[in-house]
Amino acid sequence: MQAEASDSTANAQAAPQRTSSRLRLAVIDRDPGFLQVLANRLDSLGWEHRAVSTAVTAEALVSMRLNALVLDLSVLGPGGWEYLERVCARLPGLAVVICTGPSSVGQRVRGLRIGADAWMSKPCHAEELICVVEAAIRRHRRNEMPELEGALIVGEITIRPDLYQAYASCVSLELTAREFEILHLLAQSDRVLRREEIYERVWGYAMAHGDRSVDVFVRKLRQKLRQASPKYSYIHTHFGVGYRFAPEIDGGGTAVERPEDLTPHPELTFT
Amino acid sequence: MQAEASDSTANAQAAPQRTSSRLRLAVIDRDPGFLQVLANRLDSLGWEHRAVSTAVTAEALVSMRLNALVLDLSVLGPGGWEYLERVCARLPGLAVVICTGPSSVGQRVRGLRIGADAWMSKPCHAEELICVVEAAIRRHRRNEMPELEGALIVGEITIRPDLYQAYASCVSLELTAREFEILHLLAQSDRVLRREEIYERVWGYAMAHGDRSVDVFVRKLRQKLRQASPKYSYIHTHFGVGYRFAPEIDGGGTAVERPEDLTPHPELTFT
DNA sequence: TTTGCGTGTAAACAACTTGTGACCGAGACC
DNA sequence: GGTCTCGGTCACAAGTTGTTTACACGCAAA
Repeated sequence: MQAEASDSTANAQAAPQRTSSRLRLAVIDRDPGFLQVLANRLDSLGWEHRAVSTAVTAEALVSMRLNALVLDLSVLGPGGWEYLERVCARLPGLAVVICTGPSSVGQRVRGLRIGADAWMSKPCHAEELICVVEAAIRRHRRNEMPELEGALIVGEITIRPDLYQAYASCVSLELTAREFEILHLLAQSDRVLRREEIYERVWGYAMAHGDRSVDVFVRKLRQKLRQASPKYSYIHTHFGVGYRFAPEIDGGGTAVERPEDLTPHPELTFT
Repeated sequence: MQAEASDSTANAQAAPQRTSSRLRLAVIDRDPGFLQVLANRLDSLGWEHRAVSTAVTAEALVSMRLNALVLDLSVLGPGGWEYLERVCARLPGLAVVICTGPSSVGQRVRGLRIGADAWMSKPCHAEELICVVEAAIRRHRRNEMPELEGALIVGEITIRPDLYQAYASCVSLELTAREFEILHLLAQSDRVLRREEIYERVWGYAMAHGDRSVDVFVRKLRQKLRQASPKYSYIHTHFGVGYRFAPEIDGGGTAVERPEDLTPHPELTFT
């Protein structure tokens, strides 16, 4: 069973270019054993997760920017159905999985009708629960993912994934598809990226030894960035390592402009 | 859908695809009792359904224009996993629910990872199975009732979903059904749509590699749009990516797109 | 400083993507 | 049965992009 899990990544994300951010999950439950096992499994999968022991407002769930919610109805008491209804109505893009103790067909039907995506009965295997959550997320993503991709503002540049294009004060940089993908990737990460890493994430397969494609594209990007936004330098070379993206004012030190303030940082809102 | 209350962006995602509002379900199973009970329940709900006793090709499923598929793996024998994989790959928009006899956690994990949306164990209550299918369909469902959708005015063109036709100053463009569906889809979204995305939304299943149908229809659309509204150009090619709809005055700048459109949309920024 | 290697730059070429017209078969309609 | 419309495929042309190659420049270690 564990072996079967390995090849699952292939179909989980069909497009290798898509920068897959970590999945974010919240669990409303009080069973320490259940939470412990689940947490271990989620950690090893690299998910961001958080357990809460009581109902939190729908607004709070919104601010957590979740992909999925696992919910034990028994911790909510009699108001559980109304709570579920509110959450499903307020967050139609959220994958909601109910994982609770023994239940009747009528209860399960009610939960699913209200808007839950799946119902699992405890005790259950953590691996199976995660698969069910993944299936629910997969379904939601197909419809809602494209719109959730937000614009990125770095220095004077606005990156618009929905238009596959970047702009400097409303003027298009006229990036080609590949140029855009590389810029987008670089701009999303503030650390140094090795060429092999860039190549693999943009092209989708391993870089051949000696391939200079990344260098050439970086040159083209720099040229277009310089022309559109001459005051800044954006892509910095780390000799012998790779490239790092950061808007910096030419001649000066690091950028004065709020680089972190405007850049979305999900981590900050999650914890 | 309970998402009705949300803003217009939800509607923008919806694509005109099926004229029929009845849900279409196929069941691959051989258990007469199970099929009988399920059929009764589906009939009273007004679903179109069909039972088949053996695996049918993915192409045959495509031609059935299904919303959902219920599948007993035991009737497929050892090739069941591969079959499931093929079907899920070919019909990414299809809700697939596996309803089969006793199984191991490993089997359920494998099925869900491959792409099934849910797994139910027999024996099960027909009502619950239907709820699970509904939950799986819920987000896949692409279209609202055509009658409820209002007319869309873009540039000089008026798109009337209720008449399945587009007009330029009260003169019909004489669009065919396919042409209209593609135009409608494009006009509802202001971002770049990849060919695969267009195909999947309009045709209802995955686009084969190298298929040029979308290009050809875009050409026919452009021709009719040009003839009816020569001052504008509507469908723009993003090389290596796909197409984007936006009415622009030929030779001039954008007609509808205002400068603030290039600054991040409110819903696209994370504050 | 010299040397070796990694990087910047530019142009040429190869590969790919898209536009376009013609064509064909299936199904609707008469 | 014949005709027409429509959806879809094919092949070729035109245009754009990605990759390769070659050489110059700059960094770091000896």
